[in-house]
Amino acid sequence: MLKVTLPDGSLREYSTRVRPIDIATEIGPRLAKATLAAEVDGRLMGVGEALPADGQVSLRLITNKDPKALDLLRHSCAHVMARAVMRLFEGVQLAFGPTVAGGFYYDLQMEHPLSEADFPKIEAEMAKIIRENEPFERVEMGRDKARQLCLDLGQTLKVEHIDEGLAAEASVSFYRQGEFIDLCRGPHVPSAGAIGAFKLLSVAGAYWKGNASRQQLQRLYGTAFFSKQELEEHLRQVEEAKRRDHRVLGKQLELFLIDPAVGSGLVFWLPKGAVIRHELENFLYGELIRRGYQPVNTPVIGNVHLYETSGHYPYYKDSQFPPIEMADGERYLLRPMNCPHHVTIYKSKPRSYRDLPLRLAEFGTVHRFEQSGELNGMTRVRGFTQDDAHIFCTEDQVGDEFRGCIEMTQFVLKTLGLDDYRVRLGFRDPASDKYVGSAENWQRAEAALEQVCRDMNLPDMKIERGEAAFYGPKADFVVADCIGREWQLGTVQLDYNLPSKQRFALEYIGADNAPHQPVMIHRAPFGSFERFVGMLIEHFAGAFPLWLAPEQVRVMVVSQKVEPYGRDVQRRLSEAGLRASGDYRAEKIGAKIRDAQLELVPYMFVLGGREAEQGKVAVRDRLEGDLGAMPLAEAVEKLQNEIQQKTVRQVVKGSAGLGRGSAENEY
RNA sequence: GCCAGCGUAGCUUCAAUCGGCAGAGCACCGCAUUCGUAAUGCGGGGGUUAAGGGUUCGACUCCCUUCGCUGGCUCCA
Repeated sequence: MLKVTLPDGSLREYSTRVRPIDIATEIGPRLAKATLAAEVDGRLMGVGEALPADGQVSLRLITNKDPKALDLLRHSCAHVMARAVMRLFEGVQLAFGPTVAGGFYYDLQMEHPLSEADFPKIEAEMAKIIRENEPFERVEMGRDKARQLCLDLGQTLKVEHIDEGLAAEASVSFYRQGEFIDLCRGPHVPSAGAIGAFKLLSVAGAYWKGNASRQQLQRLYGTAFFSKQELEEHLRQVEEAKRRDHRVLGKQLELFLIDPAVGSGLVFWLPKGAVIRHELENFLYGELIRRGYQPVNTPVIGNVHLYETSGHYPYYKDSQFPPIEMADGERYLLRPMNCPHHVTIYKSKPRSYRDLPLRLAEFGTVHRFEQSGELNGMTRVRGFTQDDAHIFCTEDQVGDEFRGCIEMTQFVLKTLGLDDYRVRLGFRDPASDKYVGSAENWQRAEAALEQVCRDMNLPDMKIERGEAAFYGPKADFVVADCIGREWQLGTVQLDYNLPSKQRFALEYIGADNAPHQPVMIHRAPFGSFERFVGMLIEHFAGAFPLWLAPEQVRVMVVSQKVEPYGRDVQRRLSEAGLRASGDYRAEKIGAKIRDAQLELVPYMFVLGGREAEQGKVAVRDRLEGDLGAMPLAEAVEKLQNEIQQKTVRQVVKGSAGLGRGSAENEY
């Protein structure tokens, strides 16, 4: 006897073996038709799999309205895609084909190099498979038999997966659809016809099992939806994300420049971009002072010995610019991190417990030789400036200091209208030997970090093993922008190792008049100005809030007769501390307005004979249009208010399906 | 670094049929126009088609090498 509880609380009893589809049919034929899968005690299964013979289960039927249904559909579409590729090309080896945030992929090993030119015929074959609407049949078998089957099919990658990844499983499952059979945990939609709309997106290389020393496979990306409208909406959102690309906007709006003649990944901040950076720097600087940090400035290169002591040189040798070798044999390294320099300041005199916490802050420029394939606009570069600081404190102070870092981060993000973020805790992988420091130090640091995060009740916190820095555990901030894309910005890291005897041997004299070892906290909550501004460009789509806007107001004259008045107004705006420009070209006012709108200037002051006579300005708001004429002083006050409040006026909300919510499927 | 794709004027707006005269729009410069809330008209300058080599009577176009960029993978102190 099996007792089944449904989500509405009703209870059904069965004395014979039933499948979810039988229960759906019993409830109604429409439901049976719409049911794609079932969730039984929280575990997904296909509609045709038998439920237990007795006991009690809770059952939820999954229709296309269910958020989990889309992943199911996409995974099934991945099978359809693999099947189509196998029909079209010889010798295709299947690897893995999971769903991801915006769709799915399948990793394939095959002779023919796939390119977008192949997409139309693959898509046509997929459409044919979907029209045929064959069912996905689940077949379970013992691992030996499964291994033999994969061997017979020539699927050696699957054989390896059965031997290694699935070594603990007594039996495994396959899904068959016509001539196509694939090792797969499932479940799938009942038949291919459920796939309403799909599209192949791109092809890329991907290493087998994510290991760069193993062979490279071809990864074919696609996406699928229940309806064509949903697919089109998704593609529209992807377009929207592209429209905001900071690399394109950065060039159009003259914010920054990267010139191959100088070097890949080296950023030039153009005048307009530099304004944004300086405003942010000033804002952060003020916050740092308010929170008891002391600004310092330190050299951007240093003797290699320093980084050997810290461990950075040996650990990251390959991703640093090689040392500069001097005639006398001395070697200098372009600094890849600021911490050894701040440690040097700490060590420059004896420290008392009364001096702690010591918080040293520097907008520190560092250089790292990132791999060429990693470089990307401003978000991945070879020279960048971190909003760095190092806190030296006693063990008792760790909690408060760490909390202070997070509070400042929260405050700054909120000011910019970025209130959607999550925290990732990167802990050590105990099996790896890439870390420095004793196991006790690590345990202490991890426990302290986790405790503070739990106390602060941080959103969506997740512990990830193996993601720590080599000297300590870290908390990463992952911020979602207004269209839902996630950006990994800065980190806060706890460090019991650099201060240790084996490294820099830091100490302070305690109340007991004995030396003690301080704890270091590394924090760069916004990562770098390059990455942060890159993210902001995309977040605001180039339309910055007034306090950050490179050009805050543009004076434009209706005819050149009022140019003298215009120049006077512009001068008075500059004197009032506003970033003002003027458009005195012999163009019609409509053209000047259009240009200013396209250049995303927040305010336009339109001046004609009337304004000149009355000493007024006609204020045009980029977002709301003509606000009418008002005395200059009133207009200036309005803008100054908005600047002082750091108002974020433009609120765009959406999701490009590019951020969170990636499925954790290992099909 | 690896896989795949791409590289034409300042422009991530792009054209050039089979290998047959490198051409538009925007921007820029000049002249005219002096205009009231998203494009005034006319004219002009601007190119070693990423660089180098090869095939060919002839190369933007085909082949090779290098550089750069894009999408991924790996990495990310």
